[in-house]
Amino acid sequence: MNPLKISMIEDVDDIRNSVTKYISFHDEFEVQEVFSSIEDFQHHCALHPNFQADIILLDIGLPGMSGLEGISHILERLPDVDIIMLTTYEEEEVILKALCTGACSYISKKASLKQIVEAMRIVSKGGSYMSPSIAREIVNHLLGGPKQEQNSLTERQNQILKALSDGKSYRVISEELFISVETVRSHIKKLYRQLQVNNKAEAISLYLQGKIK
Amino acid sequence: MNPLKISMIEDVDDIRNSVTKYISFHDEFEVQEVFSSIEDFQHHCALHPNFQADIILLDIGLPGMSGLEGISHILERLPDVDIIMLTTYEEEEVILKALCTGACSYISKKASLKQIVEAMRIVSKGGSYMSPSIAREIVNHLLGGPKQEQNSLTERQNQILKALSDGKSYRVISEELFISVETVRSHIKKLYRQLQVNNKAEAISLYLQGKIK
DNA sequence: TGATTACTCACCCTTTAGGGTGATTGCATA
DNA sequence: TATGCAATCACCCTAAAGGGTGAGTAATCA
Repeated sequence: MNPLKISMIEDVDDIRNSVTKYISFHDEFEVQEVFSSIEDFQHHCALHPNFQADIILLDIGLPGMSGLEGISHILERLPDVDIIMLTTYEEEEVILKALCTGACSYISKKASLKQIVEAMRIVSKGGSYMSPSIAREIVNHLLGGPKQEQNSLTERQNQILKALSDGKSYRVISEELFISVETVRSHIKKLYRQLQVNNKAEAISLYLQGKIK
Repeated sequence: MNPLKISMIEDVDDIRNSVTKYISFHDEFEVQEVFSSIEDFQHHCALHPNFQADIILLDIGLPGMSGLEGISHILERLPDVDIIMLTTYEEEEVILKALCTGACSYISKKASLKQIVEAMRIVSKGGSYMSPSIAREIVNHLLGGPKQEQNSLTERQNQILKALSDGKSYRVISEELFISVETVRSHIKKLYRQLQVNNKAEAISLYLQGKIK
């Protein structure tokens, strides 16, 4: 099997050197090009249309365009490349932005060289490497964030709100719950007041964004 | 430091025995109680109001109430417990459901005992253990999922759908866009057909779940 | 050039939604 | 025991939503 082609975009010399040197000890990888900025990378791509890479190690704090902004530009040129973000920040917002934009792994620079190589192995097999603390940030995000206080509704109100989200009419809901349409309306009026909204659309938005219960 | 209190909810004897035995070799952990179902766990909690646990290993495929459903019940009793899901499935939907409901890690039963212990260590330090393949699933989810073909709407239709999601009426939308209410209606009728829905609620659900664009 | 499509608007109609007020029952709890 | 509250239902009203049909303009594309 051919060695995987690795490129790196990182402006700090020390990190560049130590990482590339360490990677070069592994036969399964081959460090190809090292760039000091996204612009540098773009310039190289313009000059070498056939340039390919399997994995790109991308620093998030670059001079000029940031690594975060760079992700989409890289994927434009190399749609199939796996991007591993290297970063000193572990802030939820930045991490999620990177992952949503197309990076597939996210490693702290505090990680050992061994961990970086481990991440490359995982990524090349179609996985995603995430350090535990970063994984936890993501779980927190999936939970909708720990801070926002949740509006809480009664069982019945929740039942009805769920049905509304499914696009059911008051009449249908009343039939499903074996109660009168008027009762359904009554519940809905109350829950609108509690959620401080005035119509279905807003209530559904809150519900689907997990801001309720 | 006191050993961490571990409980397990798992119906298969073999797995129960091998996991608890392996954990017992580690002084930092102390296997407390082992349950064979959520109902079993609830029953125990009812009898022992002071029951505590730091980490719960939870099988997803349980008789009676599933592990997935069980998460919220467990968190009701033990709001601060860390839940590690044990599973044979690696389907995106199930995984995300579990993580969104409050599980903080998700391990395949194919994982080694060593990995399970490693996960417990990470979780106890406030991290989240995720196997690479599961981490990738989550990244895919954050990306909006690669497989689901996106319903694509025109600029105008998107604009209007966004406004609908915000709870704006046809009249308000027409004023904001400087067009007639009839035109707004016309766009909405078309986009309902394209999305194969019949009302606002369903359209908004699709929109907010990112199944559009 | 002729077809397609997005965007615009109009008029017909019925159903649904939403706000207000008020009443009854039953349960829980102060 | 009284007070509160969830849940049930009723009647008043207006506004909004939704379905059908048809039609004109401008841009794009084969």
